[in-house]
Amino acid sequence: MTTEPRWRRLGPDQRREEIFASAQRLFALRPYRDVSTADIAADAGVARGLLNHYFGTKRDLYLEVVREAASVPENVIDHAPGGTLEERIDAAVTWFLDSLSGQDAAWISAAGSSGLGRDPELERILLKAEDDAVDRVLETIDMADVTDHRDELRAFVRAYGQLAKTAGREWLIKKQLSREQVHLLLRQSLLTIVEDVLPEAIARDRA
Amino acid sequence: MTTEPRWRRLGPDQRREEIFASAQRLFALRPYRDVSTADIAADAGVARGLLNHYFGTKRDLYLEVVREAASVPENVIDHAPGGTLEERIDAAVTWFLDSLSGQDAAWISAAGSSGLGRDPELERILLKAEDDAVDRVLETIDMADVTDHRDELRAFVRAYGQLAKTAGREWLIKKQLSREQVHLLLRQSLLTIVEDVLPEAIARDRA
DNA sequence: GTAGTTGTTGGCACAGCGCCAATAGTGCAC
DNA sequence: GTGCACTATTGGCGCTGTGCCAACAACTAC
Repeated sequence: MTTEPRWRRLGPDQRREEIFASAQRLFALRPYRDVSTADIAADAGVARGLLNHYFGTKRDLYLEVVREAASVPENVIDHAPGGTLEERIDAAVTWFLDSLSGQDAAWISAAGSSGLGRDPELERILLKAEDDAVDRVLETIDMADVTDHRDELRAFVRAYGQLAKTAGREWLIKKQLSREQVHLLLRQSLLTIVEDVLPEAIARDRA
Repeated sequence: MTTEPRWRRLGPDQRREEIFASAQRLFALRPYRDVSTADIAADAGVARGLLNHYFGTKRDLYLEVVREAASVPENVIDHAPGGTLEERIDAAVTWFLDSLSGQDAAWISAAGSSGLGRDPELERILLKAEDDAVDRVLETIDMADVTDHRDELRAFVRAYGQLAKTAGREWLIKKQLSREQVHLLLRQSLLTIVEDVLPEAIARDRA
């Protein structure tokens, strides 16, 4: 008679994956403070101590989940570098909105949290993700002719990204705007920034 | 010989104020999790239990601090309702930038925190503050002629608010942009929204 | 079968928080 | 000036949640 094993022994990667999945689920469901390591462990069908073994602390696990969720989907854009500026901007906006609707409700909304007691590490992760998105946009609209003052352009687009994210939320979550309206807003805003604000800002030079 | 009292007995309001001030200081200094109630109590020169007596839990105290910090300063705007649209927008932008520079480094930056484990109550507070700011802007630019589709306008301006906040951060904290550049960005963006995006969005009607 | 490897467990120790009965300032009545 | 009621304030008890680690048990190779 072979005795039934009391628990299955898995390879490190697989077990790690299971725990991570449970963490993802629960952190998407409730705020951080309302998810105990015991909850995650129970959900993964595992002893609590194992979390600390695979990921360090509860916080480390959380940051990893956030990093994953915040990462920009690798959707390759239909890079049509040949079009007019407006066409390129349209492509960038379309890409952005698509990548938003692709993510489910547990998507990352805004980067900042509050300035009070803000968490530097968490902030770093979210800003990094934001910067990646900015890169994607810049790459798509292809502002190769702007050789100087790239920093200003980046700063403008970074701010623009917040507008885009919020507008996306007005569409997806609050249902206050239609996709067309959001698209319109994003296109015109970006157009204004690139065609109008940036040249003028360059003219006045940097402070 | 009158024995020295071991501690001063203050009126409730005054003591509450002192504790609140300590909480403000510390929460601005370190992230929430790194500020213990013991720290706050020590800083205020008071027993830990008193925090719970005046404010409920540590979290309640924190939320109160955030509420205070997020509240829009009551700076009255030089309401010049007579000017052109561009002048009114300029006034709104100026007000906004002034109110930003008025607040110190501990100002509220972005409303959202992350979609993962987002805190509904905290979010409500920040959105409320944001909405107040939106009201202020709308009131200043005085779009009385837009009688219908006010919801869309609000949604647009809400998104715009994120742009503004981020741009402000690029100026005040990251020093990536000058005030003039930010002003330019904010003016043109709002102008585009009001003159260009909104009419077009109305034309296409709401989804 | 047996020994070695290592994924996994269970519990110990500790920090932080909410709570509450006891305590000690403070002002009022006389 | 003395006692008394009032309540601001304390100090510590108990609980929850976390990180850690030594023991254990499943699997593998021979």
